[in-house]
Amino acid sequence: MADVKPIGKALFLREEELRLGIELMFFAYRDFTGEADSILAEQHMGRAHHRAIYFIGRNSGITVSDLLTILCITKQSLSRVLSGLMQDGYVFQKPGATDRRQRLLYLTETGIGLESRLTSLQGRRFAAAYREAGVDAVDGFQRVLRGLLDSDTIDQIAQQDQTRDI
Amino acid sequence: MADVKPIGKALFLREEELRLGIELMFFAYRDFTGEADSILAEQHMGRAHHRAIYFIGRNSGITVSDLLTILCITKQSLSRVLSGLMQDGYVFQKPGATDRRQRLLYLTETGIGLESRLTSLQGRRFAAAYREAGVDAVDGFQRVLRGLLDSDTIDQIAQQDQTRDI
DNA sequence: GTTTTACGTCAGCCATGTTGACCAATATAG
DNA sequence: CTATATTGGTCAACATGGCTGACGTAAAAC
Repeated sequence: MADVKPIGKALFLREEELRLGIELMFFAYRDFTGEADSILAEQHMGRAHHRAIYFIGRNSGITVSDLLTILCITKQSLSRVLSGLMQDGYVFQKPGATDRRQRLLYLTETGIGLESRLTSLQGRRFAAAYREAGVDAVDGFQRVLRGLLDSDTIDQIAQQDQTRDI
Repeated sequence: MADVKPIGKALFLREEELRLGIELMFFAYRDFTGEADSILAEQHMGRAHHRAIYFIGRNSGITVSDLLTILCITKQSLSRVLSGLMQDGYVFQKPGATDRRQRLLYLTETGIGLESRLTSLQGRRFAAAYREAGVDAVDGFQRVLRGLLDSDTIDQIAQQDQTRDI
């Protein structure tokens, strides 16, 4: 922070606290994803495959363009990953009922199996962290993370939740 | 979670809560890093440069091997980034006083400037999130993130803090 | 004096992001 | 019905940032 010098103790703590947040995000994200990465590597997959599998599992029958909106990557990047997943039997597609241009994406049994394995692994890590930290901490954790989001992302998550509730 | 079926309400909420955590981590990390990425792109740098600059700034005079330990990448990957940063005048090195094989890394004025810009940007995002969420939430946030860390990482952070306090 | 340590470097591979251009099928508005 | 917009795929080319393996060099440590 260029404008915050460590003169008063309050200010010093403020900068330290912000840096701690930045660093915790870096380390926690790395460790949190690293565990799944090793399973994925066995299947000759990367994090991009994981993200696709996760969000297809979470939003069964999602269209390609909705998945693109969630992932914020180009359709060329996604296409490469998706064709791999379909070829290897983790994902299949059905044409949309009302709009037949759409290819609705679903996990196969194999895909569901892999998704479960990965999510259960990451879920266990979260469950342990939640247990250690306590219920109130979990609430705070979620509130701060929501505060870090771009407003577009907030809208997107809200919309996604709505879709799932139907 | 393969073993947690949405039969009882408590179990259902548990799985939803874990998935919410997983998703919030993904979205928050993406949005949190994305802002800095655009500044870095202007300077023809990537996230790898950012990480190096951040941790050199944070641990002025750090050795290459200690930086490697923090970043968990190979020396070849780091070397590519570091030589770029030195060539472009963001980082310089001094031989270690006691062990002259070591190359202690420091930010130049330019490097300090860029680090400030980036950290201040990310710090503002955190400050806003902290303000919205409240003091108790911040504590919970940090506790949960710590709980997500690998034990090696915890040791590492502790050691790093100690070094800085000297 | 030999071995270990702390670097550097070259060569090449892979995953995953990017842009730009172009094509096909279908939906929708005029 | 026709024109346009939307959904999605595809090819080519490129950058970044991981990786491995191999090899070199200077200095510390035994």
